[in-house]
Amino acid sequence: MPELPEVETLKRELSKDLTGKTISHVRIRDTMIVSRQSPKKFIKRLVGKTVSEVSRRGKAIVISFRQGDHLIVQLAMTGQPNYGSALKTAKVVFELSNGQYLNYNDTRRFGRLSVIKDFDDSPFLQSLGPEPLGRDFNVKWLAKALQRRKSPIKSLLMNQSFLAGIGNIYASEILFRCGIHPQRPALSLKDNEITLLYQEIVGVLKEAIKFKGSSINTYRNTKGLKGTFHNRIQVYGKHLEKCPRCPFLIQRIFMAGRSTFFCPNCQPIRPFPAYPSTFARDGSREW
DNA sequence: CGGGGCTCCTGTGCGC
DNA sequence: TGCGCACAGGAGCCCC
Repeated sequence: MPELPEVETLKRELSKDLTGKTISHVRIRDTMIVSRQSPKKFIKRLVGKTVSEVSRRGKAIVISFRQGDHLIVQLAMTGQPNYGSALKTAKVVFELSNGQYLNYNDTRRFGRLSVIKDFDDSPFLQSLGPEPLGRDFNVKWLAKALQRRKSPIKSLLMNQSFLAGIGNIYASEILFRCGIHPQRPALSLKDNEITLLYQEIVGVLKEAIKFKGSSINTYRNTKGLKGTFHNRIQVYGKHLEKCPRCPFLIQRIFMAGRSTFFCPNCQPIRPFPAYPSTFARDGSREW
């Protein structure tokens, strides 16, 4: 369910809620959520620990403790951290020193909580590509990273070991804003398109964070409130609706089993040159 | 190594 | 109303 903007929103809230609090009790109602570790050891490593910092890496929340160790929260599709009173439906409940609770809800049970000593201990964290809103991510890096990549650009944007944090909604939204067809091979992108792609990756994610994420279906913040970026979404889930920029209808196709939304006119599979710079000096087109 | 397909689960919405 | 099917913001594993 949550992608980078939603997880970033949750992280900011959890940082306020949890920093300085000590875990006094842990209750695991569904051991599957902790399946990588034994529930007993999981609890033993957390009780008595004080939260020093809450951070984010890609779509994962990282809760770090003064006494050492980090709690990695992978929300997957329906994971929902909630702060306040204890919830009976929560899969895992953390009681805090101030009498409040951190609940972990997860109807589909795909999410995972794990305690690690160092980031090196987590193959998942190790596998992640750069942060799209971090210093390592820039046009030069992107241009180089797209070289020799034959895979469709949308698949690559969603590949967490390529770039960490973009999921199914934002991949479609970013490519629509760029006018790039989701099935274009990554290596076919021209310099102007790569620059635009960089700008829209950063632009869409920042804007979505500003609006506290998208609550299309089940996403809620730690207080149960919705984000509002879904009001600004242009193509995701809008197949058979009119494109916001032209008279064509938004299409849905499936790529690697995931719904993909785009405008066949604004995002042609054979890109029409968008700018004069794509014309050669003699006036002929590159394509 | 890269990338596609299948799978883990539960809930919801739709057509019949 | 009820049933069956399609589909859902993720990612691990297997396979070529």
